[in-house]
Amino acid sequence: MPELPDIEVFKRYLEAVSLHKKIKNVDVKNKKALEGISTRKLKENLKGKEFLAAFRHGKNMFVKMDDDFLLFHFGMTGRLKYFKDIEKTPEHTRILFSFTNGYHLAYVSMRMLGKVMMVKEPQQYIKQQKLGPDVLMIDKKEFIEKMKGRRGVIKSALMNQQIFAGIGNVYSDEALFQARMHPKTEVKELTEKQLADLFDNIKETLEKAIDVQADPGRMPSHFVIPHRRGDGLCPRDGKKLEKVKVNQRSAYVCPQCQKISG
DNA sequence: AGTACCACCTGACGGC
DNA sequence: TGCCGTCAGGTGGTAC
Repeated sequence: MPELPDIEVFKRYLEAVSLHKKIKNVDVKNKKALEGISTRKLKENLKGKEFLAAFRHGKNMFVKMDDDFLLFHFGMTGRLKYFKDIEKTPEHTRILFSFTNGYHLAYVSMRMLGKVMMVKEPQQYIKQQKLGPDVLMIDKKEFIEKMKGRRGVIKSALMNQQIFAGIGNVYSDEALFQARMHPKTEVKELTEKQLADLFDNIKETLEKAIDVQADPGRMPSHFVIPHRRGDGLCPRDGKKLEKVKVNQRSAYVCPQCQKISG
């Protein structure tokens, strides 16, 4: 379930449980989860080493090794799980890192839409993928600059990882709901003030989500996230949320409080 | 530059 | 019970 907040939680989890632990073995259970490196090479590369540090860029997590980085992409269904008893290996574990302390870290990915790879230089990878800056690393001014002169609808722009990276389907909906903005609003119709307000709501939404460990059920009641799969009602006015298609993805909108401006 | 459509995958759910 | 379509918090390629 990974967008920026989820990846941030994974990153903190990995830091907490598995930094500086010697890797005893790497078990690639599905080689399609690897990109650009063979199972043999990956094992060769990681055995005897340790995870030294982790950082996140958008929805990507980079883990520093000696002289390169392990890159985790979580797709739509990826996650990490640290555990001891090998019998308790989670279902859909695609890659299993085992440490000399007897514990394991599983890269779990049901739908196999994510990838694990090795990269030499994260900044070069980010550039090559044409990823924009991490959305939590930019300020209001930069946000407005990046939006200016853009065609198309706001939800698509928010989800476009090349403008800035990190926001996906659910959190774009949430930020737009908080800003009382319809996802199909044309970017060019938005005033600077509206963009500034949207930016504030994006930050607030993402930071709150990180606070609650990206657990939708723990989001405060004025957020729409717990309602989209819950009662389906707008937490502000109790109106039924509408499901509309934007960018081939489903967006949840309160027809009452999210109007198309312009 | 944006958008539409398809593909990659697996699983859950509802309708017949 | 079984089959089928649809949908799902992501991303990449192609064509317009």
